[in-house]
Amino acid sequence: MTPISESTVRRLSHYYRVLQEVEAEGKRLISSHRLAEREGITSAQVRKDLSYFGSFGRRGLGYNVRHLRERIRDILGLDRRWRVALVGAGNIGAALLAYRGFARQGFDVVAVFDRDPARVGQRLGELLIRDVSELAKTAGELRIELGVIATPVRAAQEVADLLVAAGVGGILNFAPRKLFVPPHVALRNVDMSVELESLSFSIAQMGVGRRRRAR
Amino acid sequence: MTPISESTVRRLSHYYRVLQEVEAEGKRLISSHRLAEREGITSAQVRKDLSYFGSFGRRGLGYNVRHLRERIRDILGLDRRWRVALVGAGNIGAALLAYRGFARQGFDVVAVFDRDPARVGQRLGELLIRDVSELAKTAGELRIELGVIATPVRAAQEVADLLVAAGVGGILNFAPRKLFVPPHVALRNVDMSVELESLSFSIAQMGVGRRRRAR
DNA sequence: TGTTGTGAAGGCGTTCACAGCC
DNA sequence: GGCTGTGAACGCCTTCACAACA
Repeated sequence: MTPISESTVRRLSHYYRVLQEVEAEGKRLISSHRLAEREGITSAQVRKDLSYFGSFGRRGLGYNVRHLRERIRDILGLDRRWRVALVGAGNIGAALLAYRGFARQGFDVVAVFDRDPARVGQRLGELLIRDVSELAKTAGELRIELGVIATPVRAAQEVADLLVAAGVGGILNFAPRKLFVPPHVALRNVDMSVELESLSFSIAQMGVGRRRRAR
Repeated sequence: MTPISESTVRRLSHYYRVLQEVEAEGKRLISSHRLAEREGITSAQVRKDLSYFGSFGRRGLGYNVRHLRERIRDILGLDRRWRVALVGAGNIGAALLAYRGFARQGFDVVAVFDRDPARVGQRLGELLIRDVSELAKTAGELRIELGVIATPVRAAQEVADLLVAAGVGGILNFAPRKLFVPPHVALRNVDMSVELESLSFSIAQMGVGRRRRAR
C-alpha cells in the first residue's frame, strides 16, 4: 500500500463527518463532487484519497453513503474505542474532559494525572486526579493507548517521555512546544498560539501586499 | 514579495517562541542549525523561511537573537495587541478565556457572546456574556478584529457569517466543520476530532504496514 | 449522460549544495 | 573554519484529463 499522507488522513476525517450528516439526512448515494463541495476541495482530490484504500464507488452512480462511511470508519480505526489518559488538570484539561465530542467519537478518557499536590486526590468530572508519578503503573493497569498533554510548556517533554515509557501508541499535545518522541509513537499537536499568530500575520499583511491562505 | 506559504508562517511562530526562550537564557547569537534542531527541522529550512523576509543573519556568525526575535514579531503582526471576540461560552470558550497564554501573546478577549438565554447576562471571567444578536453592534463599538468560534457545530457557519458581517479580519474556528468565508477574511481551524482520528489511524495502521508521519 | 479510478502533468514546498562573506 | 543566502534539484501532493463503466 502506498504510504498515506497526513493530509489525506485529515481529509478522511472530514469525509467521515460529512458522510455521517448525509446519512442522517437519509441520502443513499453521494458523488465525489458533492462530497468535495461540502469540504471546499476538488472532486479529484476526494477520489484520489479514497483510491489509496480501494474502489468504493460505482462509475456513473457515486458512492453508497453508508458503505463508504463504514469503510472510512474502519480505515481510521474508529471501529473500536480508545483508552485515553489526560495529563494536566488545568483549564484546558478540564475543558477537554467536559467536552462531549471526545467520547462521542470513541475516545474514552479513563485516567487524569497532574503534578500539583493541591489537585491530586481531587475529582475532575467523574475521575480521580492521580499523581503523575503513578502514570507508568496506572497506564499499565488501565491499558492506556493514547495520551493527551494539557500541561504547561515546561512539563510537556517530560510528560511525553513518561507517556512513551508507559507504552502509549500516540500523543495529542496541547502544549506550545515541539516534542520529541520515538518513531513508533504517533504525535499530533494542537497549538492555539500558532493559529492565532498565523491569523495575525494574515491580517497584518493584508494591508501590505495582496495574499491570502486558507486551510 | 513572494507569496508566503502557510507552513512558513507557522514555523515563524515556532522560531519566535524559541528565540524568546534563547533570549531569556541570555544568548546573543544563534545559528540556523541550532534554531533548527530545537524545532526538529533542517537548517536550510530555517534560512529559507527567513530569507523570504530579508537577510537577518551575518555569514560566519549566525543571527542576533534579539534582533531576529523583534523582526519576526513585526512580521507576525505581534508588535501590537489584537481585540478578540469569543463566541460560545461553553466548556471550550471558558477554557480559552481562562487561558493566560492568549493575553500573553497579545490577544485580548474583549467580548463574549452566546445564544443561550440562560448564559446571556451571566459573567464569564470578567466579561459579561452578551447575546449573539448584539454581535454586529458590539463588534463595531469595541472595534473587534478577530473572532473565535467555540460554539456547537450547527451554529458555526451562522456565527462565522455574523462575524464577517461585523467586519472581523480573521476567525479562529474550534467547531469541527469546514466554514466558508470571503477571501478577505482569514480563517484558521483547530479541530481536535481530526487530530484524534489521525492518531487513531496511525496507531491502527502501525500493526498493518510500516508507515508513520509526524508534524 | 454521469461518475469513478488513475496515470500523467503540474505546482509547491523542502532539501541540496555552494558561492559569498565573516 | 564557520555560517548565511539562494538558485537548482528533488519529491510530494494536487489537479488534469480521459478510459472504463453504469
